Amino acid sequence: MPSATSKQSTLPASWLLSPRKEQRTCPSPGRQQTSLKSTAALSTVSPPSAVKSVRKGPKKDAKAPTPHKKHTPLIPIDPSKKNYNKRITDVLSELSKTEKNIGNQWKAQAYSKAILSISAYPKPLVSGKEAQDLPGVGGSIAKLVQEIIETGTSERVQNEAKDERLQTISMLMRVSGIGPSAAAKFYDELGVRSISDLLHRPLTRHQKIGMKYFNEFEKRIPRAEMDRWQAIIKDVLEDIDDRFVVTIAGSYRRGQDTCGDIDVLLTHPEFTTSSSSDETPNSNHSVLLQLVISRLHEKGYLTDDISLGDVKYMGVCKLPDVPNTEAHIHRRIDIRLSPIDMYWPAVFHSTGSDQFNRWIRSLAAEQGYTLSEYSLRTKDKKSGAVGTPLRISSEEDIFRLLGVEWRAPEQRDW
DNA sequence: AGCAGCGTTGGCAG
DNA sequence: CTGCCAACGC
DNA sequence: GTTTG
Ligand SMILES: O=c1ccn([C@H]2C[C@H](O)[C@@H](COP(=O)(O)OP(=O)(O)OP(=O)(O)O)O2)c(=O)[nH]1
Ligand SMILES: [Mg+2]
Repeated sequence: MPSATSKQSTLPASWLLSPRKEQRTCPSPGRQQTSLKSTAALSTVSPPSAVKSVRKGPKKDAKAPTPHKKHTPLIPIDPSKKNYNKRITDVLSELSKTEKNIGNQWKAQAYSKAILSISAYPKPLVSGKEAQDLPGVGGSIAKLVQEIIETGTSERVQNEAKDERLQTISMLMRVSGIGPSAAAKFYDELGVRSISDLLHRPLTRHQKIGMKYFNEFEKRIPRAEMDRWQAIIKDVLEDIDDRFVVTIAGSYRRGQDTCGDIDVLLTHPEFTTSSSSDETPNSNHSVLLQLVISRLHEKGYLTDDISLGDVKYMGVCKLPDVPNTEAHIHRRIDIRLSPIDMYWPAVFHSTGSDQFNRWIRSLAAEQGYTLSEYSLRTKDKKSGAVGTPLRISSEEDIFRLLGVEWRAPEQRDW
């Protein structure tokens, strides 16, 4: 059902390809509040039919003799297994969170890494020493593990729980758009002591939205609702051009029962890395993504825009209200536009998890490659010089080139 | 010393 | 305004 | 905080 909205010129889908380089996106600066691109009414296109549906992971057959190397630190874990050391990892999670709140990125990650391998350990740990054999667990964490085994907790964690400043900062960081730096500044320089104090402070657009939906954003999205969004988005986009390929990635693609947000990957058969050059797109993106976003707005699905660039949109959506029914919850939605020839690296990236991505990217680096959502390329460890992108025609290609056995998305749920 | 790699926003310097 | 960079997020 | 070179 074609929308009955503004009709104008009817562009053939192929204009998508029209190699237009330059053309800086020009968010007029004079703006005050309304800054994101406004809805430039572009119009519909109605080519063939036959909607492409979501691509699924490829079969994983021909594993072929691969250049197997030894796996890095972390050896892939089976997320479906039981955690025999939850008591321990729960405490370590607190420490990781604290470090993150303080802005100690690396310490926070170090704890997370240790948590990963301790969670995968096949039996209850009985000593810190035993723990230290695990990848990512060094002297400090081993000592903590010992303390946790003996006392059930850690003195440090207990003390941090009593630290008002830390607790407040931790609370403030639950607002989307407030990170360690802003949280500390709010507390130390602006006297903010509660979420409600923020209402009287200058906030960025993102932070305002984070405040507005503070409670709603903390609610998980049931898989059934994710299924609805998948159908809705496909439907809306089909209206623009039925050759759009929509993939809901992230935790949804990894099979999770509930998700934190909706990660949409969008591509189109005719949308390739246009013109020539680079492995980082830029040309026709802009118009296309904006068209998609404005259409979703018109249909009433989007309620707020956090950010909108040429390739990535971050915003808020909500299912249509139904009379005499509880209102639906506002959800965070991310939409990424990818040229078709970069689709596989893009799904791979968007499927995650983030820890899995970090792991496999580290592995790639060790082997003299660099992996991003755009490509897998060789990269000289010394000079940093990168090669031309390798041909990637499936997710399996990425695994194979890195000498890693294929893992279905469900097995990447670290 | 490195820790994955990248997009968008917003502040600041010039 | 452009260019750069920190912050924040995916 | 931990691992690597
Ligand atoms: O630091 C990050 C964060 C995310 N991603 C990728 C992997 C991730 O799966 C995807 C979507 O991010 P999101 O934050 O939505 O994570 P998720 O895996 O979908 O989990 P959640 O259910 O919390 O949304 O983007 C990264 O590569 N690095
Ligand atoms: Mg997600």
